[in-house]
Amino acid sequence: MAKRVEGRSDKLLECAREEFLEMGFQEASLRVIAAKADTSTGAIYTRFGDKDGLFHALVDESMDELILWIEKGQQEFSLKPGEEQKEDVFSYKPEVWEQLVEYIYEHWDVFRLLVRCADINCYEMMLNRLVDIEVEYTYKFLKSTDNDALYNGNLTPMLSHMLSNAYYSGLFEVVRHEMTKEEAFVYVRQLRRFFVRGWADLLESRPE
Amino acid sequence: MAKRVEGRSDKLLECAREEFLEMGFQEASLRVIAAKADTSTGAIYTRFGDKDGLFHALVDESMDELILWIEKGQQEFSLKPGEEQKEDVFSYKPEVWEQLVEYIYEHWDVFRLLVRCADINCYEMMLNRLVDIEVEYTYKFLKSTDNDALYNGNLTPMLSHMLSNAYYSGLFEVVRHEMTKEEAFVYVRQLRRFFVRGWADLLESRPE
Amino acid sequence: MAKRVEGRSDKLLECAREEFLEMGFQEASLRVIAAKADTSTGAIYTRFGDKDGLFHALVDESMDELILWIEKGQQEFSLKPGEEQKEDVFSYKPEVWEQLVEYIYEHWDVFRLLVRCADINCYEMMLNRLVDIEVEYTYKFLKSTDNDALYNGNLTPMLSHMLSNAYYSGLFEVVRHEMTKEEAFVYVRQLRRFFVRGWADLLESRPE
Amino acid sequence: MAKRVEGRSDKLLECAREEFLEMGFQEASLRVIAAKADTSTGAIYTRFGDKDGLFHALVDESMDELILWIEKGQQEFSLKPGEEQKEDVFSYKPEVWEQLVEYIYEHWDVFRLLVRCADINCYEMMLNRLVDIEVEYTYKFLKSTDNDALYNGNLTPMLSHMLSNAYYSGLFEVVRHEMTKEEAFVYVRQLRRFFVRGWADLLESRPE
DNA sequence: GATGAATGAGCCTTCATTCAT
DNA sequence: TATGAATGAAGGCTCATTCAT
Repeated sequence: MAKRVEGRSDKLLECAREEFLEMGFQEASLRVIAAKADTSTGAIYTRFGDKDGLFHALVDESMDELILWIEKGQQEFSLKPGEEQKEDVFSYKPEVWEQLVEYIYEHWDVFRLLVRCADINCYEMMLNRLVDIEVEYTYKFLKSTDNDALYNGNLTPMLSHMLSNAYYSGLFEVVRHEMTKEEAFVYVRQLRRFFVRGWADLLESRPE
Repeated sequence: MAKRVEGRSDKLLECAREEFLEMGFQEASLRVIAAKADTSTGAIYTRFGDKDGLFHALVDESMDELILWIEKGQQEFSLKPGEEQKEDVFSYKPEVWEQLVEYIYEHWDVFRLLVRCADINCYEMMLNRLVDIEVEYTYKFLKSTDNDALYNGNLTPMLSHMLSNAYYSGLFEVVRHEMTKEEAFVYVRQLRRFFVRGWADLLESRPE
Repeated sequence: MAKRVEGRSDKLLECAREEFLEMGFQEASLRVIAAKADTSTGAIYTRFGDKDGLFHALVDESMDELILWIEKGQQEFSLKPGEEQKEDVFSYKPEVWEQLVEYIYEHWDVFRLLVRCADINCYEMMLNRLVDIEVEYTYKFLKSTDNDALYNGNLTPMLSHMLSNAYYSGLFEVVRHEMTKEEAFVYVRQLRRFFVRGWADLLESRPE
Repeated sequence: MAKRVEGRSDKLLECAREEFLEMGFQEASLRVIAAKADTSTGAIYTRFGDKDGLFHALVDESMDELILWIEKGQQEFSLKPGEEQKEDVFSYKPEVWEQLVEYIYEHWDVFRLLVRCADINCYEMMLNRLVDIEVEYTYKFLKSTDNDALYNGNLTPMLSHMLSNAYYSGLFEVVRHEMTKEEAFVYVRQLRRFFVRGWADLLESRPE
């Protein structure tokens, strides 16, 4: 529904972003947004359909791009030989994590909107998209590496889901706590290490 | 652990609980609550101050009790000799975790309110109380066991905070996903194992 | 839902009446009504539930009274011997018609509201209440007087309904055209005569 | 009678008809109409002026044609000798009534629009056009037949107007109740008989 | 302490209509 | 002539909170 006005920055979107960031989705007022943007509430409806549409116009593009990028990365990773996959995962190669953090800071407002200011359903939907991909490729990884964690009970789908969720939730703490980029890099390196070791242990140990 | 469920005797609180559970904090209507309880909106204000006060009346007692119980446990734990502490932590003794899960299911409505139906600030406040205690006693544990993770950079306050947060967030998935108690026990055992190993690795390894 | 404030005239109802009379139900604005009455739109909802409730508060009491009066009259009439009924009907006794007209002029605003300013469903509902009674007692009259019009096909339920409808519609022309009371009396006498003769012919003739 | 149904060739009119029929005049939305017709709201304004204009475009042609047909019939009738007029009227010749009903069913949508979906003023305007003709030719009929009902008080202009109104209102019950054509013929025959006898009595009797 | 009517700002949304393109 | 985004007023209605009773 959103009609991107290509080059010029759209005042209405700008003001909506500000209002949503300041007030959160529910408390944000379309009247205030329209007034700030020197336009009418009606214009919001012509351009974005409704309040939800306006919010998504601020957020969807970046999220879709992120999802695509993640899927592409996972896709490529999953085509490597199993041994190489293992090595990559457990050697703490920081590239992917760091690129993700970079992406977040390049789209800071978008992530602030999603993490702190979105309708709860909207946030959870986006989180679930990420988690689903993560879970899907976790399974592919297990298969590629002949890991039987799913069969010996070390890993259940629920735990798999929960750990992926915890991973992204942990990552988004960066946004929730408004860390500086420097803080974020330190924090995420630690977070990664914690998770990698947790996973390593989970996948390599005998069942309890 | 006492099992007194606060407000059980009070129709107004009962109806408020129902409405908050069904509608969430923001969408819940004081008029509807008062009507359901055969009383007036004014009564809510004389007795609970405002909407927030009403919500807290449903939730605070159980949370305070939980906090107290957790603090007492941590207190007692911290008085043990360092060696014993280490052993307890890393031997996966399930008692505390399981008692926590029991507590959640005994106060199911309270946790549903907090995790799914609260104003976001209220949830985060409660989470922070738990996290702060966890962090505080983590530091005491490090001291008791002469661990230098804080000084060698393996653990930063931020990571410490984040991991405690992830622990409780992970725990509350049980509520968020409305698991059965049986599902919860399986899930939490896996979660515990993941975290314990993560911590062990973090605290015992050399810095990266 | 309407809470009659017994003795004193209610400013809100007064202003609502004015607005509905001037603008009609659909075009009337609750905001304007509240403003005229020096009160808030919310007050309308506390007292009358919604726009419909406000309208009905202006109209229902008088209509219920009228319905009761009509039913009582029909009831009494139906208990007379058949011969007497026939004579009454066909002798043009004007009392009932005239009392009805008097009633309309005593509740002029109510009828103006219903006939000219009501939501169409509301008007039709009221009309149907009147028509249903009329039809019901028409059938009783036929039975009392051993008239077989319903069986010989001179009168169908549809025609019966339509004629009763036409009768009341004709009567309400008095309101629609804002006749003076004097005009109304002349007009209604003629109308009555037309209908009485039509009915007489219908009921007494052979089927076509 | 020509059977051209105006606007049939035009998608915009087609969609407008649908929307007006479904929603009624007031509730119909020009935006919806334009969207359904794959055109713009602006197009409605360039072609039909405004919402009213659009409605009239659906309705006027058929109504004008009907009016013309009625006037022509009345005109021809009024040129007959008085005696013949009398005979025609009171012998229940069904031709005219039946042709009218046929016309209604040939232009069903137009009449549904006017009777059930029009702005009230629009319906009344159309009704008044019919009534005025009827009244005008009633007077001519009285003159042609040397009837003194207007002078002896049996018939006033108001009653004349009202009876014509009741006639058409009664006729349009056919549309209001969405009768089948078969039902309509039965009903209208009865209606006609009722009115003819009423008129006969009115015009031939002594004043009361 | 309880009541519940009143408050009045605020909500999202829809509308017929206009006008620059 | 057609477009369709913009207008801007208005819509009914709900809300947490207050306060005279």
